[in-house]
Amino acid sequence: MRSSGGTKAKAKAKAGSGARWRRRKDARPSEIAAAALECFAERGFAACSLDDIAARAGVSKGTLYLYFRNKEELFKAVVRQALLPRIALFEEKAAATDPAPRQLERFISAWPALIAAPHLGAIPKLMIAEAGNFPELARFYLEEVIGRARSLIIGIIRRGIERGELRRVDPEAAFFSVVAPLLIAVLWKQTFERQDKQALDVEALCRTHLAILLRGLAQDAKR
Amino acid sequence: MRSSGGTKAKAKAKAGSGARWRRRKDARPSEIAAAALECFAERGFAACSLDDIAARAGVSKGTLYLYFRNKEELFKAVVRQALLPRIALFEEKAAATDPAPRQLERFISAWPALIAAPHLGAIPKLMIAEAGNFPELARFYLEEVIGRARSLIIGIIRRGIERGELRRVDPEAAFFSVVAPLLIAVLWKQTFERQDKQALDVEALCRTHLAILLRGLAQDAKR
Amino acid sequence: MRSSGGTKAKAKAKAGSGARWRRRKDARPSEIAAAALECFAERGFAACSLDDIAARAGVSKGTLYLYFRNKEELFKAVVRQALLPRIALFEEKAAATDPAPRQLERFISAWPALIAAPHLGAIPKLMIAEAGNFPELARFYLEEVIGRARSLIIGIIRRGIERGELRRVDPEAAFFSVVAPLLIAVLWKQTFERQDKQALDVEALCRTHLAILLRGLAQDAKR
Amino acid sequence: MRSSGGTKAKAKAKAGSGARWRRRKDARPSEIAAAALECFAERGFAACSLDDIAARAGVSKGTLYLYFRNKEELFKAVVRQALLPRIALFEEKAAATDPAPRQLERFISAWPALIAAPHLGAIPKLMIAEAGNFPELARFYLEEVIGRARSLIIGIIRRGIERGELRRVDPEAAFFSVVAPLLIAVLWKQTFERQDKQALDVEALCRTHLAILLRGLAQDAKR
DNA sequence: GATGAATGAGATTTCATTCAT
DNA sequence: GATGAATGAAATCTCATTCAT
Repeated sequence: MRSSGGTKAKAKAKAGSGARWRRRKDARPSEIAAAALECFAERGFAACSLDDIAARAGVSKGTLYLYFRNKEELFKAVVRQALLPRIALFEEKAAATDPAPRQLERFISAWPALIAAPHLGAIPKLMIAEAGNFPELARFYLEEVIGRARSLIIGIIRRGIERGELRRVDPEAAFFSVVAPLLIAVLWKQTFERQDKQALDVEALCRTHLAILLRGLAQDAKR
Repeated sequence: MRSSGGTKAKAKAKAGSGARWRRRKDARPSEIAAAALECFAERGFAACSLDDIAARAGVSKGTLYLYFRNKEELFKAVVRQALLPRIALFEEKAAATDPAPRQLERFISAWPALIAAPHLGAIPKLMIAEAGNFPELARFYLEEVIGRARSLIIGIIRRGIERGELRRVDPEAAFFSVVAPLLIAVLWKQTFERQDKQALDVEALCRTHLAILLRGLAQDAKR
Repeated sequence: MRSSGGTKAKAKAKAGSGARWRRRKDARPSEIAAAALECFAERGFAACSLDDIAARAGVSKGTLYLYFRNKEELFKAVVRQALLPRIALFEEKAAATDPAPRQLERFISAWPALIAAPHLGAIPKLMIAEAGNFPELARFYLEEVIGRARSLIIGIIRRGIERGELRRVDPEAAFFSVVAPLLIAVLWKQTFERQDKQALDVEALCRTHLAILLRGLAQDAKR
Repeated sequence: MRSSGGTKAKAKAKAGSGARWRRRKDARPSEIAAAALECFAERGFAACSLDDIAARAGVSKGTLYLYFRNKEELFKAVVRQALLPRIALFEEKAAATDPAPRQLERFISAWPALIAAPHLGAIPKLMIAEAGNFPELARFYLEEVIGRARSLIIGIIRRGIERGELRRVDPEAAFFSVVAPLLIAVLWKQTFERQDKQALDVEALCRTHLAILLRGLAQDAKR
């Protein structure tokens, strides 16, 4: 978030000499952010000290402040950075012209792989824990992440109903039926697997979820 | 700002009859627990100071230590006390001999009323946020709450399949399909309604969830 | 500044038992303020650490925060408290009906005793050093201290001129001629005596100042 | 915010002729000193960070250390450099053979112009604020600046008395009567004008001061 | 010579916990 | 039992100083 434009320009200019150091410098913010996300995910915002984060990132405490104004800004930056690259992905798939059931299947089947990305899985948990303390961030998440997912899913359902592919349900409410098991899967992994190794079979969960969902939404066989 | 109002009220109570004071005294632990739960739910364990809790409970900070060994014990006690009375309720309904769809319907329809209870709704959120920091508590929750709910639901599904009331699905995985939308509803209320007043229509959600679920689990129509 | 009203009421109520402790508590803020003023006077606001102040006041660092919200508030409170009791004194002498030269004499002669008071002498130095960093405090000092002194002195001079006791001068500008040597005396003591023991004979300074001033302001001998 | 403007300007200079750069390089220390003096004057020694100074001087923080061993040395150098050129001026006027009143008049009349020099005005304020933390510097100031001024003024007064131009007063004490209003004028400008725009009419102040002083010191009209 | 990223010591501030009353 | 003043350990944050480039 800080000084990115200027330094890049200079890096190009100097090119040869200080390349390694420069690359290091450019990498610092994301190294720190990664360490911080890990730490926040494990212990929560408040319980995670800057000492921990600094140590995990392999820098001194003071260095954190070169890149983030304070702990809260670090947290917000970390969450935003974890989300931003993914937000775009949502949209591009939205316009698909496949039948609704096929689209839902694609969406749900992709989940196990998506969840495996370590950075992303922690976000919902952090949002649930800290929404009250970071209202601004909560609003961002609500609009940019949940809002988009919601539009996407509701669009699929609504078009499915119009085309007669799905039976008539309240699309708003059905959104929760579609995503809830997926979210619970992420939360479960972050909450209970961390310590007790209560492994959850996400594949099976998604398979069963999809089966029940598609049947549940299916148009009554020719009647 | 420093809890003046509360203490004055107490001073008055003290002056009154011994009986009222006695009742008050016996109530102290649960009053404190209630205040603590409220506070923890709003801000999380670490961000919630004992000053806040004491002020909210209308007692002095020192008094907290008469009833709870330290902040962690207070947290654990608070969570346990919120859960214990509910745990028994689960079991008694488990033996029901109703058909599986009817049992699921009863379970899901009861949800809106259940999560209106202010104390209970905060627990899942707190568990998600703090499981990592309170492994012992997480284990308790996993076994005594989730475990029981799981046995109950899985039992219903399994018997439903055996009796031919439900079609054949993986009961373990179906458990998530049953409870996920319900949990997400609680979490949503705790996470986003607090500030943005993004009111969620839990009734509609449950109705739609039930409709989809029962269809999704239904045995193929007479074949 | 904090919680004074409530505690006093209670102190009366409890009266007997906790007298010593209570007296201690009531005394704390001024003990701390005294230590802080000493420390600030010696080293300046920024160079004086809360560790120093706490040690000098014989309390722990945390205790400072029971009575003052932060270091800046402590500073402001310390300056204000050192000034407030003195401000009233100014006014009462203002209405005097003595001849102007006599009034000036009384004012200037009182100075050596006034600046012997250790608490008061440090204030002008601190104001000069920190006015830029504490604009609000500077305004308070300007209005409540300098402003009053100014009105007083200008009033004396103006009336003196009207009555023909003093010759005609610009009262605004003459104010500085009256007070400047007195202020410089205080500043000198705070600035150079502290270390080099360059003792300044304030009595002689005031005597000479008065002699020159009264002659300088005297009406031309009957002409 | 981070001194981008300054560095760009320099980059351009670097590209130009060697001569200009050279001149720039030689000027560095005094540019830095000027920036530092400004900054110290505004906020005081401790409250003024090297970041501020570097930014104001248009150099990087590291560069400061090429010219000054550390912050304290920078401060001392800055004060000394502001004073040194002026010290010589004092002496040369000391030997004047004018009558004492005329010499005092010249001295005091020169003050408004002297004060206007921005660099010089800050020194007394800084000395008052920091004498306790820089005893060595205080001694230097006491001897080289105040001491010289004192010798000068006392010499004038003493010779004035001897020649019968002034009446008999304690020259040591009279020194304060001469300089105090002038010093207070500087201090006032540095302390209160900075923010509240409480403009002080230094000309009027000096005029009135001179009038009172000369009358106050004047030999009794032939009696 | 000049830079500015990095450091770590030290500052302020918070808060769970204790204990005299 | 109840209080709340006091503590001190630990947290966040700042900044003078260093040093690889």
